[in-house]
Amino acid sequence: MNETTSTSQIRPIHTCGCDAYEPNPIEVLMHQMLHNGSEYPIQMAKRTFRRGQHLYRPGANGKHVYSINRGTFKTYRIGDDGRERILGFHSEGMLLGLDSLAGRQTHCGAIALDTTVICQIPIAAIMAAADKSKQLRQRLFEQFDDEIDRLGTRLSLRTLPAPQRFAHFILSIAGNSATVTVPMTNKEISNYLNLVPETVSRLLAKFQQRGWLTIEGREIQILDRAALLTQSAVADAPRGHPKFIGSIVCECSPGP
Amino acid sequence: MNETTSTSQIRPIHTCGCDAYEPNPIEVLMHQMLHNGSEYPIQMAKRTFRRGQHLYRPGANGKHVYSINRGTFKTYRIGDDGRERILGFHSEGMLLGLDSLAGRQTHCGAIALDTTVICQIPIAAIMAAADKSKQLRQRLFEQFDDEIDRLGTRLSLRTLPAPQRFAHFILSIAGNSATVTVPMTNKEISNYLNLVPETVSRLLAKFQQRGWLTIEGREIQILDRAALLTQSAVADAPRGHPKFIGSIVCECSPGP
DNA sequence: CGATAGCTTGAAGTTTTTCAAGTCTTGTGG
DNA sequence: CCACAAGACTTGAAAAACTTCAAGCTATCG
Repeated sequence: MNETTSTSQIRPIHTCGCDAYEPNPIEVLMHQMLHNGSEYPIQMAKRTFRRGQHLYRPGANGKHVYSINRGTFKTYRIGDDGRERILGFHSEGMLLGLDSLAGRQTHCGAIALDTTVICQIPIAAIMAAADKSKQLRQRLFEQFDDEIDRLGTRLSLRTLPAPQRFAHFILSIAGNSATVTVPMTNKEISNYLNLVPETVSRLLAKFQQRGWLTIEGREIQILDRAALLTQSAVADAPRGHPKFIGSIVCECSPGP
Repeated sequence: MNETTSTSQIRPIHTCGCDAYEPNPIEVLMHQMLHNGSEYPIQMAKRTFRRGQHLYRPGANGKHVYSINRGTFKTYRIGDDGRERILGFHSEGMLLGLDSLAGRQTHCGAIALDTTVICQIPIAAIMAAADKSKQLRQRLFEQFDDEIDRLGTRLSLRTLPAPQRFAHFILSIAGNSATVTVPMTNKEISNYLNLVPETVSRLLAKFQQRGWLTIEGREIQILDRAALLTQSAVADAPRGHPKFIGSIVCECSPGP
């Protein structure tokens, strides 16, 4: 293990030298409880990882939840065939390791994609704090809810054709900024989108050809967000009212 | 609304006329708290639904969590194109509506696929009980964990070829029994598996031809579970050690 | 018992993958 | 600091996996 454990104790948020980040609500709450003279010995360490290092492995009995302060992680599982399946990418402000909260083995692992900084919160401390704080319990449920929503969204997107999925992906990692540094390889992107690296390469070329974006190394510059948005949504016309399948029809709209 | 609200008050588990079912831990816990003289006015109603009826709709502000006592539901979202995307099938012993627990709108809806009975637990009561019971909190986290695990599994399965996904599906709905009644239509199955109904039909025909199963109406009889299991797993040989992508390699095994 | 939706099956068409062969990058050791 | 090796990326051609289209059959529900 050659990751860095930089600090180990109470410290105000935003003390790290890096840019301000949107801190995760749970991290904030834990910090607050710390300062409000909680009797629990909360040890929130900040740790740094470099590309390729594991934050945790599948099957681990996680003792911490991690709030990402900087950088990007991927979470993955190992399929029956022994190959990695990427479940998601996670960056600043997101929580990792929530699935250890119930005290069971994690089903997935997490690996840093670039240089990352996390705030490590002991599960014991969270649970102890949750015994006291209704607000914390509420936040935890919200975090779980968010996670389930993310997975559900990804599942419901799986059916779109490749160009749509890819355009959607570009926009999602770009957020509102015009340029993004993409920390994942084509292989990782393709795994995530259920494609093959060649297809990702071709799509990137196509989008560039059409003047929707430009690529320089790992930097993508969005030139035509509207076009990408259109591409990401286009399927076929939502003709008529919501379609329910299996003879189960939305009863919202009686015929004219 | 022509669903039936049959009973409305405290009653022991397993009172319904139907077969015994594996009750969900949360339901059991809530029942226990009821009998232990909880001061909360818990109103756990049992309700019956018929095929096509909504348990709840996407965007609803759910006020209950539902424990399925009998029958099967599908959960779904409406995609950007207005079409239904099935997220999962849920039967006896599973909890529905967990995503309302954080007090936000649900992203998905739930529809009965056959005649179903649910036990309806008010969220307010759950939250009040959770304030008191550490055990209940633990169980809730476990339920969330289960849900995340299910979704993650589904995501990591998405990459398999059609016959594999389908064989896996058959086995998963059959459980240990040799015969299953499949409450969903081919259209629903195909939506769930990200296929087209024709493909499902063809695969069913193929499996039957090979003597792996027989079909009579909505009944499937498993004849060769081993063959299905093989079919569900076959991809290509897990040659070598776990493969990590993007130059990120498992450092578990140093060379010989 | 007629109609509506579901199911089946064949043939053609598309999308995406596979295979192959280069080129480009990046990290490492000399 | 350069050279080399390993992996990443690109691009074309061929193939495979599914889907689409079409048409007939079958169940189910009023």
